[in-house]
Amino acid sequence: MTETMTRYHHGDLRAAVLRRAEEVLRESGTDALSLRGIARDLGVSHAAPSAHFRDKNALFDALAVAGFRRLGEVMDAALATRGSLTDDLVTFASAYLEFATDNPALLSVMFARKHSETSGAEIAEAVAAAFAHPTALLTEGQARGEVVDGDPEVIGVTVLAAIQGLATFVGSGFVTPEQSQRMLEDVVATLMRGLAR
Amino acid sequence: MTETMTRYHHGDLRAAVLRRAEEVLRESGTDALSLRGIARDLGVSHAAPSAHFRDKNALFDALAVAGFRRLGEVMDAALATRGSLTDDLVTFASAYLEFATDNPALLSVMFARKHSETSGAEIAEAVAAAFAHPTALLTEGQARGEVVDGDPEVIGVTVLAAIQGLATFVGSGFVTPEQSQRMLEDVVATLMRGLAR
DNA sequence: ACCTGAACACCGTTCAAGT
DNA sequence: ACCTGAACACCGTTCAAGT
Repeated sequence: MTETMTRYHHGDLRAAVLRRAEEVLRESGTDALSLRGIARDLGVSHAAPSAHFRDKNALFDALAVAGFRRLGEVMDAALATRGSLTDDLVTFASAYLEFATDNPALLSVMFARKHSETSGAEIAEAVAAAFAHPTALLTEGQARGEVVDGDPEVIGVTVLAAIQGLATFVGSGFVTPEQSQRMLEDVVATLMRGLAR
Repeated sequence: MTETMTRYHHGDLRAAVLRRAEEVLRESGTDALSLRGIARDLGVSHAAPSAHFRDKNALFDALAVAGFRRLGEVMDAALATRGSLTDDLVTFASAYLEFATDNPALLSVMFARKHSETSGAEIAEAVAAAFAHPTALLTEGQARGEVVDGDPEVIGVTVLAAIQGLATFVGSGFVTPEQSQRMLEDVVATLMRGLAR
């Protein structure tokens, strides 16, 4: 009976489901993600994942949290070395867009509007952590007198929104990945300089 | 046999499917949208819609085109009367965010990354039309000497990206609709003035 | 051309039962 | 606590057949 060997006692099924779900998301997109398919891939019964994720939305919530944590790590790594403010903003934007290009399905799961009450707080925390580093750029810029005064949260949301919007345009195909590097520099330049003459 | 009366010959099933799909999207979200459910609601067989939409993605593509056309109409109506450039940008942003708040599921369908080759061109056209009016604000601002020189497309993408990003934040619940009016004004102010001191 | 009805291969979710 | 296996009510898609 070699069949039953690996069936029971998977070790950490929850982590295995999450890992496999991220793979499917990256390789085949959201539509291809099914609990039954993941269970099949992992060699457990189709109902096994429900012991760890109440329903499919709970899995999506967990993927969102994991996504923001990974995004935070990417940000920290990208902004480990600093240059001028403009350079740092371009670095931030590049890292964000690269993440968005590499994980388009995950990004849309992260920003899906259906997170449950319970996981909402956990996600909010992960979001704050992911954006802490880029937001700090502006606070430090203000301290050096390079950035206009004002609530850094207010200024930060503009920068984050512009980059997130650009990521959406790239993700939806209205902007090609080839154009994106150019556009990202233009967007940062426009943000720095302002619209008013 | 009163049952068979309205079954055949629906008139314009394609338009009816689109209309009902938009309703379901607004009332119950993307997950609740099924071809079979729509067919049921319209009193036709479950396979009838396939005569008008090759598959579910084709329906999503058609919804995206319809969505951008409606967004364009909203833009035109909102920007029919003009004020200062800042006021006009706030008006544009408000109209966009209101559309996003009223149709969150539709907006994510519009920016979903899976439009087919064939409908891609049609969607791109609808996107261009939807954003023509707001982009014109900047061109006219340049003509009046109120906006910095440079390719209006480049400046436009920054503005559009910032508003789209804010719409994503509102849609995902990271920003509440109550905060959004305040934030939108802050974002426009930051865009106008720039980050550099 | 437009639609029906049956068929196929999937889903998510629930739940008694096993270890 | 963790997992299985059967069951239920759905899906999307295809396809011969009808009008």
